Amino acid sequence: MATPAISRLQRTPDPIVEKTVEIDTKSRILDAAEELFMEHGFEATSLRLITTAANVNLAAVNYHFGSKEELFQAVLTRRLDPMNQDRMQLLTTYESASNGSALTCEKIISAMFIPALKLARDHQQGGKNFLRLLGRAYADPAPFIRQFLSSQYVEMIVRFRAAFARALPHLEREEVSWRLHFVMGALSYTLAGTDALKMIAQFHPEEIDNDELLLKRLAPFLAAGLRAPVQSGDTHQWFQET
Amino acid sequence: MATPAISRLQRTPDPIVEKTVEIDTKSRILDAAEELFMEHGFEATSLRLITTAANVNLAAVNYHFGSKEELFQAVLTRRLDPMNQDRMQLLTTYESASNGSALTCEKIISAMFIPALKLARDHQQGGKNFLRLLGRAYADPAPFIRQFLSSQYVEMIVRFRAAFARALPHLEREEVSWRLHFVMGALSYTLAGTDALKMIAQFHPEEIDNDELLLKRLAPFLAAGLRAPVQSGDTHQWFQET
DNA sequence: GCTAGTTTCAAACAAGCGTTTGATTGAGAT
DNA sequence: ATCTCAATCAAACGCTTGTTTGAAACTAGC
Repeated sequence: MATPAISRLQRTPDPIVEKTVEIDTKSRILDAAEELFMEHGFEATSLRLITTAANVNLAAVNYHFGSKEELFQAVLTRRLDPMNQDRMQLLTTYESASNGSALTCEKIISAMFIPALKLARDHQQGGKNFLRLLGRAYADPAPFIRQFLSSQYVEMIVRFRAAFARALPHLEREEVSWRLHFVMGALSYTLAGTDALKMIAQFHPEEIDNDELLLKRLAPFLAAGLRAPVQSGDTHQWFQET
Repeated sequence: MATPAISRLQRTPDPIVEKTVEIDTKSRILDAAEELFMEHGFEATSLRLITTAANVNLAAVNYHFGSKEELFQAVLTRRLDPMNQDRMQLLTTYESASNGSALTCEKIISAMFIPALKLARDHQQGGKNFLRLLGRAYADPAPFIRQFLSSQYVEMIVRFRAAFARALPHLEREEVSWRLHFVMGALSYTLAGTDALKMIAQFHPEEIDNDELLLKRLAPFLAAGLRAPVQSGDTHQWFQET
């Protein structure tokens, strides 16, 4: 290793302002892991790659986090937990401001998107990378990831499904569940897949990295889908052969 | 290995009907790989796992396919290529039947969904597993996967974007691209993530494995989203803080 | 029955993996 | 000055990975 053990030596000369240079080993690992997990996925990212990028000893991961899996969960928890907390609090704020009347779909979608946007705008912390990592974790088949994500989301999902059910009283409970799923699917897929999209859809480059513009296009699409009339009759109304 | 080299001995006594028992090594590898890649993803599936499940020697993969990556591409190509071919042909059939007038969104979505449904119904060939594998491949960060997928899709995307553009003349070209992306995102996410959904959304179990019912719910949602009015003005119309 | 060409086989290869170990360091309390 | 405890370090652990090798087995043409 070229530059070993410079962690504590790197601190700024002025001890009062110590946030300007990152000193904490745990945080350096989390930052490097977040970026590399996003870039290569969980399985394809080795601890040696992470610790080298973080300028940290290889054993530091197991010392501070226990295992590679626990490190991944820590990476996710660090930002996902506050984001979902924000979402629920924002929904509560909206609901108490509406004086008992049901919220509109737009309002509920806003409560889902604004905290995600806040994270995407947080460039200083690499929040944008995190949204892509999150979108990919959604599709990861590893059991511990799926289990962890569902445990992180279950509270938020219940809250928002109830809100959508009130906003769309003509829909059955099951239909609401499905449409909420479609909403989250389009959202996470969109946040995760922008670089794949460059090849597929040939977008203008100035738009592809503007998350605000992206969500602004997505929101009306989803709101209209949520308000769609239920499909009645048999499948052949939609899928008639030939 | 407990039962080695029984491939050719397994053939049915009647040499005329030789499709009842699978004899081809290459096909056995493809089938085992398809199921295991779907279950664990590309990175987490070892060649030893695949060859053991296929009752085939470890070296057979490199002999017949060259490498693990090429095997993965072969697994995808085997079903993806015919499916996209079906989609484009179906779209052509619809267009020539409409005598020059633009197709409806529902009709175009049908051209996308029917071939996928046909694959999902093909239980004899494990087509349903394949759709989940495909959905996961969409979110895989591995460069060779992304590159391969986009090359497989580019022709179909161009055709369908043009069709949607004709069906939605009031939308700008760019907006059509975005909405087509949302459609494909919701579709692949839905097809890939059903088992994760069991935990999140608490669905009734009889519905979760019915792909026909699933797409029947998804189609109206997407059609309504496609027809949504464009978002005018600034972002705060949607995302007003607090 | 011999030969040529394809396919299968057990074995080994180098490389990389996550994790563990035991010594060493450094700062704060006694 | 000594003890304590958490943190860091180089090194090694046992194991799995994808791939290669060269011999053996098989099929088909003559």
